[in-house]
Amino acid sequence: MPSKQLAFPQAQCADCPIRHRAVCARCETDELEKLEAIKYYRSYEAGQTIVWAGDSMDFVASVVRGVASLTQTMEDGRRQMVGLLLPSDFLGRPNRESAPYDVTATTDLQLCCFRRTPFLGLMDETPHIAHRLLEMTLDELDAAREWMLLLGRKTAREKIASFLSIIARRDATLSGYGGMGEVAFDLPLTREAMADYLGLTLETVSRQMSGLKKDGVIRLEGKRHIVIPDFDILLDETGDDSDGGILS
Amino acid sequence: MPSKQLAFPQAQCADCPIRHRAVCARCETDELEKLEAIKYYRSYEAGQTIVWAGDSMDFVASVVRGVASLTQTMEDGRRQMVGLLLPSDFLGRPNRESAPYDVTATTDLQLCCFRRTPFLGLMDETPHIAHRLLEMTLDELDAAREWMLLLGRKTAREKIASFLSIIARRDATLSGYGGMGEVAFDLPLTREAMADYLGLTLETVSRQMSGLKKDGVIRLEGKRHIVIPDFDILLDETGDDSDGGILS
DNA sequence: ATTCTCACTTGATCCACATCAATGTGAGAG
DNA sequence: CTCTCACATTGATGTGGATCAAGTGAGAAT
Repeated sequence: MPSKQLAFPQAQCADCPIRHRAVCARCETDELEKLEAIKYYRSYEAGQTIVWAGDSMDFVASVVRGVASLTQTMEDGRRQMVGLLLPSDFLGRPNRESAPYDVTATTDLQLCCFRRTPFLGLMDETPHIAHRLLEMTLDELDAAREWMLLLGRKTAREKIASFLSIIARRDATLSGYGGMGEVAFDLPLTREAMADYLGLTLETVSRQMSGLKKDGVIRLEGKRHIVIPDFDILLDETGDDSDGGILS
Repeated sequence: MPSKQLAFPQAQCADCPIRHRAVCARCETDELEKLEAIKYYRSYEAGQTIVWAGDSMDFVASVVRGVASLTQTMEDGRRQMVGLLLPSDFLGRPNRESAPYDVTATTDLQLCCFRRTPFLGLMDETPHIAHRLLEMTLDELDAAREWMLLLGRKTAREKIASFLSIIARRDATLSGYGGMGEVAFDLPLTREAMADYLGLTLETVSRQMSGLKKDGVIRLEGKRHIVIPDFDILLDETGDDSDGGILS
């Protein structure tokens, strides 16, 4: 079953705005009320910086709409994205005062924030929130480690293919994907942001996208809208172990 | 203060063998007894594989002596190390049955293991263990992200210098380091393992080590014993932001 | 319409690191 | 003391992606 990776947890923020992956699903009514009390929303425009590395950060948050990215920058300007947060992802450190990296809105973005100190208190009272957070952090660690394999060992083409499959898995209208068939979605990142994600230059990203297009692996409708005629063909380009079943 | 990164948490397993970073320091006597009940030791020889990716893993553990590594392997044999565990580091996932990557002993290794299911139960009863684990996982995530910057954007020479400074910070006899002065330690990895860590080939690792030696940044006494005459000079080679204070 | 701008594409050239191929070395076995 | 084997170094050559440098095209401002 090559589609194993498509079984991705979905956001849980339907009618109740705090029903995100992080805090909830199992929350009792009174816990929800406590969360409501320390909750507020913030919106950002594409390109805006939310916090700079080293700044103090007095909230944790859940992504409601849009995409945020975590990036590290070297003195001479070299940049590497180290985290990509999509809706339902969690942002922040309950027990750390300052942010370890820049947090930027890569698209228009809405966050559901919780004030940090009271949230920390709530975690103590409510073990399942801490457990959920641990689980999410471990998932993020797994993602970071797969990303490390990508950065350290994959070719430019494989990097692009892997990136597209990651975005497709989370972002696409995956209506009825069953191993074949078309998948379509909009890229939430510029070529430059993709380059920062993948450890490439934007020129290389562009060239490889053109290459995949020329070879019929993807279609480009406009600059940002991607159509993948056959997801399995794309997966073959990722270099990933395709005999499935390895992951938990 | 360029030596900020030297303030690394020390192992806490002096006389009590389960006083590792993971579980303890704040444990009450009865909790220690419960831990004792599910605890056992295992030893491995250098090169031995502890678990293969996908295997079930019925324990979590703390590294007592030696070095373990987590590696991901692609179908065609390309390998990337994604975790390096030194004494006091934690290994495993309390609430996951199977290992997501190969775990290998890179030196002779002793683990202090806890049976997974009872450990999970203990976590529920003892919130501070869960908190400690979350904190450690977040630290590991930070380390993974710094590693991503290394893999994606640093030159071979910077990668080597960063690696040496990471190992020195954790492994060296840092008696009285204060910004200058000699630091010495043994490399716990072969050139090949270093290459897997850094996303390079072993030849490039060897060449860059020779380069640093020729430039007087390090001395090589034998193949594995490293002497760093001036740690700050090494830090200048890492490409890291040197004006300090950014990190938490 | 016209120009400006911003994101992207495409081309030509270069170089850091990979690859392929010997050669060196030192610790343990006999 | 010297064989051997695993690990490490060093050299010669090739190449994928970076770098430098023009284009292109679509939408916004004038």
